[in-house]
Amino acid sequence: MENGFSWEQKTLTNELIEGMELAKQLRVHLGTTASTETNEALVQKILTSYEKALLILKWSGPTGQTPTAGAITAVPESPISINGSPQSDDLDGTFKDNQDQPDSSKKRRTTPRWTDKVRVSFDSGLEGPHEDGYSWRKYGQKDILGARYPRSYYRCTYRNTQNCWATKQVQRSDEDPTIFEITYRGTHTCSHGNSVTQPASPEKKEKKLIHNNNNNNNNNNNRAQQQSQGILFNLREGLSINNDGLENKEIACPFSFPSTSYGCKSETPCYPPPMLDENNFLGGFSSSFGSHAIGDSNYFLISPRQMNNFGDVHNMPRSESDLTELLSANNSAATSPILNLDFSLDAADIDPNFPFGSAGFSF
DNA sequence: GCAATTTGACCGGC
DNA sequence: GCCGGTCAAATTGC
Repeated sequence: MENGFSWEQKTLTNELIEGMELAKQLRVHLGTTASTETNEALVQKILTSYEKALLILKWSGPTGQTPTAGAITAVPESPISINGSPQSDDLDGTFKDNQDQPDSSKKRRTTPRWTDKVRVSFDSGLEGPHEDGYSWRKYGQKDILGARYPRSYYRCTYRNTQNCWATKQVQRSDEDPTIFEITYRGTHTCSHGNSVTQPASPEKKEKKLIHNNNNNNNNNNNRAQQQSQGILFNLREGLSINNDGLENKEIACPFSFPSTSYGCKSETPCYPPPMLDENNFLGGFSSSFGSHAIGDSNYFLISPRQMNNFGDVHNMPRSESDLTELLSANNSAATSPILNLDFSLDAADIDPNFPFGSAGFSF
């Protein structure tokens, strides 16, 4: 993706150059009688500039991973968000426990859990929650007392092969059928997370929709890079059109995605392994970009137009959703220059492993 | 034939 | 005893 390359690189370069220029000015000012206010203003600008640069870097995701839509959206795979805290408060304090116990018993596991909310536009043709970047297999569905819609249960496809015990529950909102509450439990330990495969989608429709893409899922791992690159491209595109899309309708894409998509290890779907990668990434984005938080969940919005764009990209299975998420995240930050990075970036948010030169993110 | 989904039954927590 | 979560056989689709 040359475009992606130039875009990212240019922005990053500009920010770094600006920061340097400002630093020079500051030095000059320090040597004169410039007011402290002026100096402080310069310092602030410098910091802002570097924050933006770091954010861009962060976008590329953790080591060798490109930012997946999911990541950006905020798939809370890991209890650890960029902020170092669980994505959602839903983390019912069960964090305590040491993770998913592959205890095959039916006992309730006290694993960390958090919730995301995703709004899906029916117009877009999607009726279920979006993918979050992992590969899920549905293992049950149940009518929940007081709930209008049944709850679906998913577990990582690689549960048996890689002993990955991450699970998620998808519950359609009673109040707003277009909103899906996705509760994640446990972290992905599989090596398929973040990648690009398509997770099993909760709703049949969705399933069918992505089926074309998914069908190749197992064979699509190789497309991860391609998709990642495509994501950047789409991100840019989304940024350029987002306003117009938002004017009409909004589609929230939380998911999922978690996410993960872009960062994970090599191949396909499963969520990012131990949540860190993707989660950090996701979490960082969701919070940093000011995604709309609804209660304990992360809520993202995306324009239908963007969604449609995804639908047109047949060769980008997972990335479609990921992109959606990515874009949605962008939308929320639509007011910033680059991405409206008007927020402060904590040092903790910076991913030291940023894979600038990673395959999926080659510049 | 394989993989994923569906669905009734089972189990454990509250 | 109720309810949520999971299992596993049956079913479906590719």
